[in-house]
Formats: sequence, C-alpha cells, structure tokens
Amino acid sequence: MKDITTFSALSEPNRLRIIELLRQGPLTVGEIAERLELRQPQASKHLRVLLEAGLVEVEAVANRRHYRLRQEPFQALDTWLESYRKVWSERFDNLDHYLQQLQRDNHQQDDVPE
Amino acid sequence: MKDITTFSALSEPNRLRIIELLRQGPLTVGEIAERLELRQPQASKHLRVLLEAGLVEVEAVANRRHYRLRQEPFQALDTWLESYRKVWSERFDNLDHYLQQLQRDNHQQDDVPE
DNA sequence: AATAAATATTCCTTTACAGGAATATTCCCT
DNA sequence: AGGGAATATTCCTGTAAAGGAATATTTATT
Repeated sequence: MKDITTFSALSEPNRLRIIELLRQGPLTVGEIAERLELRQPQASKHLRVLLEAGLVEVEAVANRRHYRLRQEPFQALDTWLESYRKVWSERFDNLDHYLQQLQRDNHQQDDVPE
Repeated sequence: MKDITTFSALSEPNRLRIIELLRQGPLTVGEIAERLELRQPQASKHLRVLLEAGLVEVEAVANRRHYRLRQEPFQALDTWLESYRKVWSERFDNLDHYLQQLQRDNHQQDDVPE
C-alpha cells in the first residue's frame, strides 16, 4: 500500500470536493458522482484514495456503499495546527514583529485552502 | 502562475519538512538545505513552490534570502477546520452515533498529517 | 575588475497519477 | 439461476512534477 497522507489526499481538487460534500452527511458513490458531476469510476477511485488515507470510512448496505467522514484525521490536523498557533503567539511581542508586519503587507496572495 | 494550493504544497514530504523547520524561525536557503540534507537547487525549488502557495515569505539580506512562515494560510486552514469541528459536535447526539462508533473501531489506520 | 559565495533557473529523465473507456465484481430481485 | 443495478478494477494515455547536474544570476569582497 502506498503512502497517502492527509495533505496529498486533499491536494486533488475533486477529492477535496468530495470531502466537503460529505461534511453534510454520508453519501453513496452514485450520489457523490451525480452531485459532483463525476463519472462513477473516478468517484470510486477517489474514494479509494480517501479511504486509504483514512479520511473516510465505508458502510456496505446491500448494493450500495455509504461513505462518511472519519473524525480522527481532522483532529490530527487540528493538533498539528496547534503548534503553529503557538508560534504566532510567542512571536507576537517579538522585536521582529513590526518588520514582519511590514513585509506581510507587500504580500497579497491570499488563497484559501480550498 | 500555476494553481498551488496549501494542500498540494504540503503534500510533498520535503516541503512539509521545510515548513516544520521554519516553525522555529526564519532561515536561509543554505541553512534549510543543510539541516534537511537537501541539495541547494531542490531547496530553492521547493521554497519557490511554498512562496507561490503563500505559505512563506522572503526577506533579501545581501547575498542571502531569509524565508519565514506566513500566518495567513495557517489561519485559513484553521478556519476551514472549524466547519468540521461543528460537524462532529452536531452529530454527537445523533442516532447514528453509536453505529459510527462501532464502525470506527474497526478502522485502525491512525496516521497523522506529517 | 576579478573572484567567490549564495541562490535561482534550466534542461533532462523518470515516475506518479488523473481521466477515459471497458470490464469485472457484488448483490438484489423475480 | 438469470438479469440488472451499484460499485470496483484494469488498461491505456497524457501530463505534471521531483530529483540530478549544470549553469545563470546576484551580491559581497579584495
């Protein structure tokens, strides 16, 4: 099995869309494919990657498979971010802060994760 | 300019290492290359990607270039995670919760983002 | 001005991976 | 048992991207 990280799984646009869709609740492969306008095989393939990354889990119900988000990787991400929050708060009253602020103002590449 | 997302930038192992290294403070290209045992060109290339992703910023000091973390993308990630925290809390007292718990126990792929 | 140090860029090769189309698999239904 | 629906898998192809080696660029130094 390959080495799929949370980041690499979420780096694919359609997979990110799947994750955001599943935020509203569990869905079937067909439903996911339909709502995101993906072909069924691609939906299955992306879900496989998300599954191996541990981002989702499956529940087999007869013919269908219900995919839902798993909580753990998001918590892990949150924990990881924690260490960065500390960084900023520690540096806040640093001497560099003023310079950092100036520097930051010349940078207008404000992109969101999605 | 291409479409580099926070996730795609962090999906590359060495880039993630760079980010975690910079958590301790600004560093020079040479210092980064040395500490992570990367060749200088690769370090430069990765830093370019991180720069375009808006994850880092540069300060030119004579011959050297000091790279440091930018705060914004991490805040954005945090905001994004916020919506997922809500999901879990909303579903906590749901009827599905018990089943979800059972299901989750059969899943032991606990991997952290890094 | 010439040289050296630090960094960026280019070119090349290899590999990973996404999408398309077709096919296999699994499970229900009658 | 046979057919059909839902899903997974395979094969193929094109493309993006990472690493290596070499080279260009910028700035300091003497």
